[in-house]
Amino acid sequence: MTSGTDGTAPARPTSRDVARAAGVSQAAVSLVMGDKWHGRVAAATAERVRTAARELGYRPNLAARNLRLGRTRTALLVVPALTNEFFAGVYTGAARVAARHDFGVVLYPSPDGVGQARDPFPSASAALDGILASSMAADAVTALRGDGLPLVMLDSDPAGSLGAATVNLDLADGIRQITDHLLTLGHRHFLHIASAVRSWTFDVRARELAATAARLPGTTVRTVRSALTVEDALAAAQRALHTSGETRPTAIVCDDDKLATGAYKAARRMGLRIPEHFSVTGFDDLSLATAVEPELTTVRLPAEEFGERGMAALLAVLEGRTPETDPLPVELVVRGSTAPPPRTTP
Amino acid sequence: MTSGTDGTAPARPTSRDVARAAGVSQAAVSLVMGDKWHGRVAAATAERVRTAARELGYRPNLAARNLRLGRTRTALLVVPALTNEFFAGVYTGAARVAARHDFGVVLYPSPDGVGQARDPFPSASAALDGILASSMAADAVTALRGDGLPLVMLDSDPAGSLGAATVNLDLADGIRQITDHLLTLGHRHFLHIASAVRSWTFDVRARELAATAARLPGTTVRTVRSALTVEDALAAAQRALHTSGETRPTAIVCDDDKLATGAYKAARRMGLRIPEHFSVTGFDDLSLATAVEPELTTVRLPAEEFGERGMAALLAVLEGRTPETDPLPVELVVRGSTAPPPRTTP
DNA sequence: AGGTTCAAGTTTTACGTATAACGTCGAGGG
DNA sequence: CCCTCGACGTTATACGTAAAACTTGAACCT
Repeated sequence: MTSGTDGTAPARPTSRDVARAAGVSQAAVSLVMGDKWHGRVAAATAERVRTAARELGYRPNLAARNLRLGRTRTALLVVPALTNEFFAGVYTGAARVAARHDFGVVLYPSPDGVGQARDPFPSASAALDGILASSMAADAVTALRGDGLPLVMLDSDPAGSLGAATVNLDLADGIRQITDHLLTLGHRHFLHIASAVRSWTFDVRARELAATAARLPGTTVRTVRSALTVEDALAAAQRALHTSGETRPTAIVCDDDKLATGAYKAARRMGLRIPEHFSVTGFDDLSLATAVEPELTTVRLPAEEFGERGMAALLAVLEGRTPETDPLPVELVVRGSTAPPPRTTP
Repeated sequence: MTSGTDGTAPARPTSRDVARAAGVSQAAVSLVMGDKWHGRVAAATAERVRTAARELGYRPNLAARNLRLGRTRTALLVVPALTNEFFAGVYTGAARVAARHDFGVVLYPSPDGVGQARDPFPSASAALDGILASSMAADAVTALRGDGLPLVMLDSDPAGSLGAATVNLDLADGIRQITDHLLTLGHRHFLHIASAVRSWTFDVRARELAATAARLPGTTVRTVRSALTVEDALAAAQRALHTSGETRPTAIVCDDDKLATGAYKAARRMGLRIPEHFSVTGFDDLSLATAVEPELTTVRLPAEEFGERGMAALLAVLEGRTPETDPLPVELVVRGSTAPPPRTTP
């Protein structure tokens, strides 16, 4: 009705248009729409305003509100790569909590992969209230802090995050559970297929594997590094398994499920069977883990809950509260890829 | 240096602060920062402004700019579920093109799954210039149009998108390639594990499978519907395969790779081997496809390129240009899960 | 009657930017 | 010598909202 036949675009209505339609001032509209009208505007008037707003299809202009309030209710989530199910889960959880508080989440998938983000963040294209950064290297954190925005780190070295709040999974416990499981089955010689990229999240795994295994005398851990692709893991595993001798590994501990898939393929090419000849373990519990045969023994990371906790922590920081930061428990999921080691041929 | 020891927050500098520092007016700063100063400001002055901006760490206030310009350089991407690698790829491609044009992308992962999005979009928390919507039901499209925002549909019925530009993959050709491949191998009786959710993207598959198979007399297609989970696909496949008789299927055509994984498991439980007893095909070419044994014959969807094309189309619409809309070619990837059918026991 | 209080609004201002419209000064032309 | 014109800026304004400060009129108290 308003912008009749003048040919121009139907021009989004503003609070002033609503005010005109309801016969009140713009301020009254703002009060009503913001639910701050109790005791300031008569109930009947408020209703008139709401009706007018509905009829005009009024939607507040976010840019104007953001400018006025000096905040945007938008957080940036920095993740290494969204095509990794784990991070997709983190996003999902974070976005869920954010939505509950009327926050939006914009993503920054660091093109350089895990732990490598450092180039300019797209704060350019989004005004932000805070940053949630996942699995990042310490120097990248410093760059982030430069923005002066509230920052919460996910899955990062608490010591290296320079005072930023940190929310973590209990990865160390996960590796401990895996290693204990394998030790209990009787394994003593481990091959660790580790990520070639160094970062806290992977260093923790290596450290804890070594420490846990060392609790029993006579154990050995051989480490080989691989890029986080199936092909590279395959090659790395093949190389490592071709050696033999007294300490030939019987269990392959992989830094994530994708690497474990590479180990499966390597074993198959060498004519070896899992778990009869080798036990294999993963980390993350992606959908891969139940797709392969035998299904993979792995550690389930509660990705969505992790994202939820991270966003909750960021919101807490934004409100001046102290975030909860004790690590989230993880769970060993025993499937068909682990079994007692073969008896050594005498 | 600016806000010395007054105890208050270090307050982000504005263009006015820069102006003061450089001894010019705020307007001059705006001209210089916007690269519109040629012929209006002396080169030396411009340099002085830039230096001042750098020293103060000036970053333009996006909210103010958005308000002034009436646009936000932000697009909304609606996807069914981000934990699906395909959509993660679409996002990645879309975000890449967007970034190239200084656009941001905010996500709306529809909680209801493929084709079901319809609840209020979080335009609430983000001011948007346009919407890119993927794999949505027609009624949801109508709801979207209600916002009055420029809209580009991905992977949707061109007829049902009510005039919105549509960018598609050539899914029909993909199914044609699969079916031809199986027919050539000698298969005549198909089991189609179809998505229980009805939407254009899946209906196309069913239609084209039927049409292609029908070109040869004596072919049969049995269809069973399943939710898009491995477990459900497993159950559906088991049910369907227990029947036998003259037209017992020898090839299982699945609507996506995840369903195919279910078929693998069903076969394994029934003591049947792939591809000796059954050929199985998927759709999407997710990482699952090469993780399973045997590796899966499937159709590769260029997810990232699809996202790129979609965002490019949206940008074209925003600039008043006509977007490119011919379907993106897809490619059959033949792996170990397909082989000639077993000879019928006489 | 005079004062106080309260409901129910309104008027005004500020947020930071981009840009249209306006000045000013010196050089060059007629 | 006046006038125009280009170079180099500046001043003023608008975008739409939220909220502080102000106004008005009636009810109530003493």
